[in-house]
Amino acid sequence: MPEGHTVHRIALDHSKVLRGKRIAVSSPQRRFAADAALVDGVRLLGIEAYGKHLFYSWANGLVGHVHLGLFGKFRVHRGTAPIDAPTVRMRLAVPKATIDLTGPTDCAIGTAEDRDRIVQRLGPDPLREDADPQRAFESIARRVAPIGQLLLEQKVMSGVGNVYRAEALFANGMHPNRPGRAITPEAFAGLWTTVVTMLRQGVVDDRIITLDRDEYELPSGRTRRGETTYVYHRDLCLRCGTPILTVDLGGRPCYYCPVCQPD
DNA sequence: AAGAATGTTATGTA
DNA sequence: CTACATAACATTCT
Repeated sequence: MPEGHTVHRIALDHSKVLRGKRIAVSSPQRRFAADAALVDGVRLLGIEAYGKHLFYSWANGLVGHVHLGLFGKFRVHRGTAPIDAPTVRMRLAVPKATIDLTGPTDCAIGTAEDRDRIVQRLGPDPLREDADPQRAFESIARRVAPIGQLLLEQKVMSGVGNVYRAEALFANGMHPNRPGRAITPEAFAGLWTTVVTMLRQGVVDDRIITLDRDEYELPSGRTRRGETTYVYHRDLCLRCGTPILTVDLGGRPCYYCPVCQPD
């Protein structure tokens, strides 16, 4: 274990807070969950997500903060953990299972104030009951920046990500380059509803599938990237067959169909 | 085996 | 203070 990489022992159910990030299961069993847990002898009170930030509240008042970033991953091991785990940043363990966290952008122990500071700088999270969509609309409506860029900005709204931004814009027939200030309240309402629906579906599926299930059968067996979306990472639009284009927005490619999403 | 990738923030410039 | 671009960081897979 490298210096400074403290290992914490806790247990939890992550399935509701990972937003399309899948837990890699190292054994045939699908998922691990636990009701109660200990953190170095301290009870885990709960896990909460704001956007893609995960917070672990412990009975000693401290709050763990994890952000998976691009590479962060939880691996579930049934039974005892592998001994050799030099890159593990957090270990979640109970007698029958171990979940190891590797590669996160953030993994730290802090206070409730540290958590509040992070939450304060985030826009409304479409997955949360307490989200106020009006806040997001107001920050969009006074910007000229393209909506495709704004959807990735955490202070506009939090937790959307590159797949859902492309798929939500597609579902609303909205070109990613449309300026924020050109988004009407009605158009925003549709977009917000789509994002909420898609993210909730992701929680149910524990992966990202944006296909309308009345229209498309779920892909069976192993699916590759670009098989569970309409435009994201596709060569051709699933709906109309037009070649998919990308535009760089927020430093990342935004996939869109020029026919289904006219200017 | 270089390069891409389901993310975000800090920092510099205008 | 706002807006925008770029760099930085994490790791695995093809």
